[in-house]
Amino acid sequence: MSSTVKSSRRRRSDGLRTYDVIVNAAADLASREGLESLTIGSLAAHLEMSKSGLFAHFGSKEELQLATIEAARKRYVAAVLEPVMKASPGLAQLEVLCARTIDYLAKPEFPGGCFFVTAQAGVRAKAGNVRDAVLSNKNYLRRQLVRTVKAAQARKELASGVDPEQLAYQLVAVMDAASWSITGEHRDTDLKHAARAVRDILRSARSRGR
Amino acid sequence: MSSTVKSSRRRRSDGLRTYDVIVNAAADLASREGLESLTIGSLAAHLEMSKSGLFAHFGSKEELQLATIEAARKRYVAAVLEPVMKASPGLAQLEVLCARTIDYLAKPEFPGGCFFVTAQAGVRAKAGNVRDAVLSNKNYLRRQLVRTVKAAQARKELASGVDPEQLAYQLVAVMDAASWSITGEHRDTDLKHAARAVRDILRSARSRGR
DNA sequence: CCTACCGATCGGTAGG
DNA sequence: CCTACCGATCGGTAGG
Repeated sequence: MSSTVKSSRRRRSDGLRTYDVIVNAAADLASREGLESLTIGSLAAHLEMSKSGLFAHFGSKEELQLATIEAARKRYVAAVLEPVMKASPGLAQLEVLCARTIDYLAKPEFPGGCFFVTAQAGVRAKAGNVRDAVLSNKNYLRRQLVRTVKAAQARKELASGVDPEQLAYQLVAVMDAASWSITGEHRDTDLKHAARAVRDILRSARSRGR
Repeated sequence: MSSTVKSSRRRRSDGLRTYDVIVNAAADLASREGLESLTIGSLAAHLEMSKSGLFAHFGSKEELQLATIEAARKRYVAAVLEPVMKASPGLAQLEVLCARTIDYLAKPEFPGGCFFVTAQAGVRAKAGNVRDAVLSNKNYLRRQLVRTVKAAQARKELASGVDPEQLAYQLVAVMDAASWSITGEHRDTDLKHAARAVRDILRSARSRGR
């Protein structure tokens, strides 16, 4: 793309490029309805653009989906992972990681809960680049929890008998369940259930092996 | 429908009526890909029928979806709830309910995990009869867990300080997470994580308030 | 970024 | 249970 094209690109009053407006709107919609039920036509209508005008930014539906995933990843990093990196390694990071994840659901950063929880459901059955990108992002939280649990054990902040994979499974399960509830009637009570479950699970992991 | 039409209906060699073949195939497919991505054309092709021949059994896509939900409900009742009703009320029923649910995932009764877990994700955003039917079935397990926990507390089999809603939330979360894993690479380890999580959660609820 | 299209597939109908 | 259709919408293209 030439610099002439770049410099002539119109800017929105909020300073966001059209491209960013599109992918962030797509991420919001996909967090509610799933990545696979996003259609170019309905997204264009939502943004009051022509289908082909929107399409021209991406070249294929798969590229639109991959760009949407990348936009969602950046928002997840800013809302959850950057605050975690400011905490000290070990148990403090583990607690911040869970607290930030629940806040990210409660805020809500995405209107349908965690983008990657919703997206995983829709792409699970269809092999391809979109599924791979969603799953590698979705699995990041769990792998990071395992690493952080091991760091906390090395610092004697968690009992050595705790199985890091088991603990991570259980923490992810209670937080993902809250993501599914976020658009439902039990939204507020389930956010409290998730926060209390995290607290109970971590308390148990501090005091004894599991 | 006249009895003449009924008696002339051909039977399959396995004794199942075409209607039952259709709705059970639809339930299997929907457990993997979601109720909303079921199309009449792809289901007909899978069953080697014409679209309109299949369609004639239902009259609308919504009726096909509702009939599929009902077929899945019957399979869930036979696999999980009937064994539970044979156990004694209270803690025994609570343990059987969790054990049967995990076996129902592991068997697997549906190739994509629990039909209602997968279906809930796809119908969450679209109000209507289909969403209502899926959610009321999906919520049944949780309500039943709450009732059974209360019965176990009344019999002094679980600590009275346990919050039944909190316990049910946590049990459903760890079992639903295994359902999402059932088509993935962590299938077997996550089934073990779910079973162990159930055991730890129930052990904790037996010995102390949460 | 637009209008005007393309073939394929969607849910559904007519008629048998 | 079938063939032959219908209008609407899908992802995508041509051309500007």
